[in-house]
Amino acid sequence: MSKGEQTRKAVLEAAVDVAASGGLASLTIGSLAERTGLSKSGLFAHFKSKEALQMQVLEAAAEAFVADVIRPALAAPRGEKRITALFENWLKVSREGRSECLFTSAAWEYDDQPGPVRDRLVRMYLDFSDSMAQMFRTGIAEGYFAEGADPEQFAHDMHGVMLIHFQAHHLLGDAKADDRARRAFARLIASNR
Amino acid sequence: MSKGEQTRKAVLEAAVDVAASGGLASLTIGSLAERTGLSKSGLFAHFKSKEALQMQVLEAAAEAFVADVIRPALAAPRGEKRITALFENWLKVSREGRSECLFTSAAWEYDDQPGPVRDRLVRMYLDFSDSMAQMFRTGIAEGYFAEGADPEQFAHDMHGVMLIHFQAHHLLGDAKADDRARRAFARLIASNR
DNA sequence: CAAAAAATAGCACGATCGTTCGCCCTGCGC
DNA sequence: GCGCAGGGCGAACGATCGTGCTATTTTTTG
Repeated sequence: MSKGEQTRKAVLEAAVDVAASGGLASLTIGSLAERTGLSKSGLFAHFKSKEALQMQVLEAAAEAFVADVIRPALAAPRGEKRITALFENWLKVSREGRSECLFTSAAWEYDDQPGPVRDRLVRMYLDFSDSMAQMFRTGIAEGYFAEGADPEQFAHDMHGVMLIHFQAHHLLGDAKADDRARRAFARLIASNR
Repeated sequence: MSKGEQTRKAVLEAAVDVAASGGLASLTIGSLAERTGLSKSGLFAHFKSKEALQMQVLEAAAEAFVADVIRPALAAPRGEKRITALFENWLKVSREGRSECLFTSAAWEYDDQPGPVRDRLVRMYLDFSDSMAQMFRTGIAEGYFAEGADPEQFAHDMHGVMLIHFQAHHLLGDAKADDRARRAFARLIASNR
């Protein structure tokens, strides 16, 4: 890996951290430069524009999310076990992680601000929803869930459980946030069984 | 109403609109002045600081939310009807309104940025959750919901349904967002009956 | 109608934003 | 040893941010 690529990765790592606490918009070249020990112009040279930086930050966060949440879940046995693994991994990164933070806050920052960042964000959400729905569909085929259950609706509802967990945990600091999320998830599973 | 109060109200109204599409952070004195036809300093004089402006915007949005969502629901008969009315009103403002937008995006903007704005936001969320839980509690007492049901958990879950609806509608532009939200709500009600 | 008070405008400030340009330094092929 | 490419720095730019000052206009009051 060339020197340039090396520092670029390091900068992106720091950028994901910064953007996770404060949103993509709060990611300023100056603060990021100070945090990484580079000069503003030196850092800027790695990304042709701020928008390109935001895009790459999004990409890096997506990779982390796949690595931390989706891939481990795919290692679990098909059906309910896999969905539950996905949920628990998700819960963990929602509590401690950076990527989840970034996606949800970015979703609200860009929800009516057209452009490539928003487009990429939408595609990521749709892809992830498809992954969730597909896991659920497999669960139906294997007999874990009801025949008539709606995979897209399940993905939608599960996403809602995660959103409110995130809010309860980060905004409200609710100590029972994990417990509440697990109850909601259990109810969701039960009503689809 | 004095002239000052009059323009202050007008400015706040515009400010809620601006903040609803772009977040509280995107609310700048300059753009707001241009939008209202005032000068920057003239507008600024009405609010001693930007933080005070944000607070008053929050307060104005809360008033609108109570007037559009909560108060009409309280006019409905106790129990399931009232909760359903709350849900439908909420759905409507989530689709068209400004206040809901503002709260949810502000929640993610300030979720790890301490200060009076965040504190006020948290208190608003807690108050609203209490209102929801109380409506549900009344529903239990009147025999509409199960004796052992958990009002706080219900408020939590219902909030999750609204969050994902908001995302589906505004970020993804999902035409089926309302339908999905209603299904999720129906499932939530059914499993608490 | 005059005087007091409030509302608004004009201007300037320091800070910070994203971005550009020119120069230095370091390492590598010839 | 020399030249060259690329990584990085420093300074500067125009714009915009929030926020003070000082007038000036408008409203309220006696």
